[in-house]
Amino acid sequence: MGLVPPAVGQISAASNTILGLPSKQTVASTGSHKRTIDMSLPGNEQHTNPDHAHLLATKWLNANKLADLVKEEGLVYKKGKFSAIEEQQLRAAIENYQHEKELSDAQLQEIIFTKNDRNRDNVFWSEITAAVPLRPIIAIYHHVRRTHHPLTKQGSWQDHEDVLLKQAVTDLGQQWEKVSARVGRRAADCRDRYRNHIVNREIRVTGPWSREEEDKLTRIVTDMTLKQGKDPDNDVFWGKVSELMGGTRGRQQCRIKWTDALSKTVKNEGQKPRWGQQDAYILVHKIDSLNVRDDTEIDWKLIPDADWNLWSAHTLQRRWLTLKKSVKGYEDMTHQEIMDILRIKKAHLPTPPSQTNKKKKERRVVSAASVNEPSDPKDDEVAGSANGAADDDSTDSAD
DNA sequence: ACGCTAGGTAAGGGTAATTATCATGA
DNA sequence: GTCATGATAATTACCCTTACCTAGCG
Repeated sequence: MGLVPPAVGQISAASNTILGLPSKQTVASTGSHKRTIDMSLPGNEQHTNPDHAHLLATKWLNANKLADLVKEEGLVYKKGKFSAIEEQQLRAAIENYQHEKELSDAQLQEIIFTKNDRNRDNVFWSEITAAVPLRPIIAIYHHVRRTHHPLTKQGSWQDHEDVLLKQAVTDLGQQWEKVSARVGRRAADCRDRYRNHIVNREIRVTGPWSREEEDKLTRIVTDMTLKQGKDPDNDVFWGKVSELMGGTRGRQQCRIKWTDALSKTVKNEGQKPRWGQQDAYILVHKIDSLNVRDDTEIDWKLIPDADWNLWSAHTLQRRWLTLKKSVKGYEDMTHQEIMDILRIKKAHLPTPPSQTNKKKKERRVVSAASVNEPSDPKDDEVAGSANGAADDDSTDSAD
């Protein structure tokens, strides 16, 4: 029991298309017109239309209006996680404001958290937004309100907090601000804890997935996406998926299980792909060609491509982290310094080991999905089609 | 009197950090 | 055998955007 055929390695050829990489990052993803801005140029922010910069920093544009402006006026704005550079810009702007107006910490908190006061100092939000290029004021607003909240980042939830939360929701319903006041955690954190851990707690399953569960999840996701012409990497509603799983697995569990494991297996025609040196080589060169100043500026959605498509954006991002950590002293190095080392470290495609016929040790089965996977005669077709030309020998050599 | 917008709150959708366990090769 | 290093899997706190609503201003 528990034996699987040698894993099929990542064998898509390192063709020119793989290394002919986008040197641009998508900035606005709203609407059908994707605008890009060349991130390789230092100070690229200056390319922005000054009128647009003013608009972003002063008008509280909602999603629809932003989409309209992108479409009609070619507005460029930035979405997604704040990079380390943006955090720095924001921190500096807030400090500067506080210093200029000679505000105490308490007064600053007051400005950030006062409600419904039309006489408030609106200059604050505009000014700090202006310091972070391409971000709309509302994004800055939400970000700062979260990061400066006195109840932010309290770590793991204790049992008594869960009890308190459950009771609060029973009494008050999903009015998170009121619940927050009772529990002593931010409203959003209460909501998260509730939906991710309190709901269906009695029937929630943890630990390794059974084969049946994996099959069920695969069926649900493919029904929801592929069978309707949608993208299983992007168009999945995980709350709904969790519901369809009968609530036994939460939305986060389902999502991670799919993106990190099952989706690759589906793409690889039922075979579990294995990360290899060649993949590391491709990844390093892809990231290198982005010419970003810092890895927090990488738009991971742009890294996967059609010729190298087994790995999800999320997986690649985590792969990158592993690669980065393999560089000694990476904590004290700049992105460029790390890249310089990795470029050399991964300068060449791995050469096949001398004993190509050496049988690899069978992998011990961790996931139940791997059990009962007979050595499939269709393997030959697989090698010849989806993954380019590779035979068993080169498969082995990928490691 | 009313349309409009700032902005508060909840919902929807997503990722990062960490831990545990296993695989592999020197 | 054993040690170092990396791969895989799972968990959960934390994050970002959008939807919806309403007070209050012009």
